[in-house]
Amino acid sequence: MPFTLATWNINSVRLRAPLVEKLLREEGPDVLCLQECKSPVDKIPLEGFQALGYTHMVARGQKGYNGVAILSKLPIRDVGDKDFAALGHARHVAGQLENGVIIHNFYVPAGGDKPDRAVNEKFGQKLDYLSEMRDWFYAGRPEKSILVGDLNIAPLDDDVWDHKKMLKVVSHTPIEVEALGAAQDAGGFVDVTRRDVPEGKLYSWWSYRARDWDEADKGRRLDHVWATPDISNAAHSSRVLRAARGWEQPSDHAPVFATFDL
DNA sequence: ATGGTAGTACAACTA
Repeated sequence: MPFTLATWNINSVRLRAPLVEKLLREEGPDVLCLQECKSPVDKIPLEGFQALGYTHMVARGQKGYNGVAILSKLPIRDVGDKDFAALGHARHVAGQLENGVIIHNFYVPAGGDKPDRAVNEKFGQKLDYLSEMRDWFYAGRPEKSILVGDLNIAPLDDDVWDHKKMLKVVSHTPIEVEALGAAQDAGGFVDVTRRDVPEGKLYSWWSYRARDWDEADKGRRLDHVWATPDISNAAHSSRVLRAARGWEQPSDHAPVFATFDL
């Protein structure tokens, strides 16, 4: 049975509950993975989601920062979380559907401004987080698994508006791209979005600070959908819902979709 | 080299 999945950094699930409901109503993914919920789990506004048929949720939260949630029309079982790099942050949770597919929902640390761990502790934490992801997936050898989320790295030249200008900007430095690639390879994950959309610029995030985000279009592809090779061929119809970046009081991220025929 | 915007929560941190 095919199911459609979306991932969206919502930047406060409480403030933007109406936008989540708009997405669920208009696009109707079977599963929606959210990041930066910025809410304790018990304060996520579930009523409106449930009324639209999303009666299942697997989530981790904390007050004010981070937070990840998987909303689902399909039954989903909580299969745990891992505190990579021991930050004590709610940045990962995993759920398993009844067809056996495991969904990992990640919010990788942004990493601060300076791409140098000697002067910027946050950058070091980001690299540590990625290397622990690599080690964990290497040890765990995931199967029938989908990994989504705000990975806070745009790995390919066409994942940023200007590759050369971005080489020293956190999210596109070679050391981050390498660390993300190592984590991806350790789990054997296929970048489903780029398998489906191999050519051309593709972004999922545009800064709030641009005067006109749409006109300037200085975006980055920070949000990803990966799958293990045993199910990656079942994926199709990947897309970014760019229009959501233009909704009223938007998140700075747009949702990324993929459909799996499983 | 700097500052531009946004959310949480009410000062200052994070992105």
